[in-house]
Amino acid sequence: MQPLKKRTFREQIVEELKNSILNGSLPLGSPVVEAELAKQFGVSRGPLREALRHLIEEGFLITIPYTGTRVATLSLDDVREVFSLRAELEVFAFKLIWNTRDEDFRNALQQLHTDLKQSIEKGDEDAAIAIELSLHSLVYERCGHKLLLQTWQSLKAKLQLYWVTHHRVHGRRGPRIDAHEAYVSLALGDDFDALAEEVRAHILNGFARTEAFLVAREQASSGQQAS
Amino acid sequence: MQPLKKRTFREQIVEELKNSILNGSLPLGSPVVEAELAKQFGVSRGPLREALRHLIEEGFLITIPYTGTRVATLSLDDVREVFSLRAELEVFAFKLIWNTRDEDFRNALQQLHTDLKQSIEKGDEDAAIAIELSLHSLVYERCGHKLLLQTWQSLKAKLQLYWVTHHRVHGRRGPRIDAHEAYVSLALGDDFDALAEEVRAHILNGFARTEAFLVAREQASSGQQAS
DNA sequence: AGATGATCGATTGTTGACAATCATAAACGA
DNA sequence: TCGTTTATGATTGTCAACAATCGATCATCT
Repeated sequence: MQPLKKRTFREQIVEELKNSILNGSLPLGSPVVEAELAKQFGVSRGPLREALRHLIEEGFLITIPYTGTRVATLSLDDVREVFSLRAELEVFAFKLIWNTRDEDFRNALQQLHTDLKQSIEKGDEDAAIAIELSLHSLVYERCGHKLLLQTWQSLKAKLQLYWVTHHRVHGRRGPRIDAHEAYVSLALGDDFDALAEEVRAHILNGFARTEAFLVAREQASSGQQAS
Repeated sequence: MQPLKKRTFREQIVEELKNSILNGSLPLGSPVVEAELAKQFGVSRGPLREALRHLIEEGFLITIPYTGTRVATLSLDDVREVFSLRAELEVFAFKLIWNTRDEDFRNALQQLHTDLKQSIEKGDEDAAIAIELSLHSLVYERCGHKLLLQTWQSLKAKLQLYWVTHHRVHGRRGPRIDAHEAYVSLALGDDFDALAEEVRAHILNGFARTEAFLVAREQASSGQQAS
């Protein structure tokens, strides 16, 4: 049987706004005014404010009292922090699950890897990024540590914000087709230290590629702006 | 100069309620009704609801739509998760700061250690617990990783809830006077691996002592209840 | 008696209006 | 012309009343 849960306005608004930010229809840094949104959703400002508060505490919005609210923007340093913390958490998740990896876990991991490669081959970047997130989420979901999973989900939201910021906007591409070969095979193997090394390398490399890309971009554009 | 920030009702209420929960004047699991609290604070339900939402998302309160809100309670498994995740984060914080530990950091650490031992000698349990938290917070504050600090602060709140739950209520005592000797001396030394080992042992031992204490209690009381 | 349906009080969810504050820019004086 | 002061519009903060929902109690029927 289903839980049959009622959904309050606030919850629906939170979900809608999160989607709008993540798919780009609410551009990063753009102002968000309560009265305007309330009218669009057809509700009063009360529930809408509570939804905004939720997103503010989750880091999606920033607000200045009596002045205004905007969609958050992530600096390169912010993104660096997300990646570095994520590397530690993911190694910890594998440490937790290491001795209880069952067939179900292995199959799910390989299935996601297959799906990921198919999406990349088809050229569907958005699907590839979504599946890559699912693949990395698997270990958090299966490791049996609720608090760790919750922490990861908070980080994941920031990661998605990062993709909207730097990939979609600046034209960066999704993952390479062979990017997860070592990750998956080591995650299925028996050498934990090797996996830990690979997880850290994989995640920090993902950031390094972006950083190099962005720094190069910035130098090019600053050269133009100097004229 | 100070930031001179205005404080909105919501922020003040959040702080007040958090204190009330942490110092025990709002017992764990006790009901919290909006209208009642609003009257006590002399504000309307609007700002009060937003404050409650804040505490709900932070894990201090749990709510059921249209039904009621209560102060949260932590299960032993919840506490175990807090401690285990904390161990990983604290090792990571030391890894970050390891090569940039300066005199200021070392002095602050030793000062807090001295204060901690004095409080324990004086028998001031509450002060000792507060200082112990400050001591462990130091590395997060100095490691230069804002997101890690933020994550730690969220965990710290749950730790404080844990102390209210299991120490104050069940009569457990604060830290031993020599509990941090190895921790501090290794944090000032040059052997990172030894420190990492000690941090994990120190934190997990803190939980193990509590777990043994509680399990023993439970067995005793269940023996009585069975009559 | 047991199960089923209606009633009632309590609590949260929602609303629209009002107040406080801020940023901008226009008006003013030296 | 420059700096200061004073309006003004926009936006968030706050309020009190109303609606929706839930849990328990009581009545009713078989």
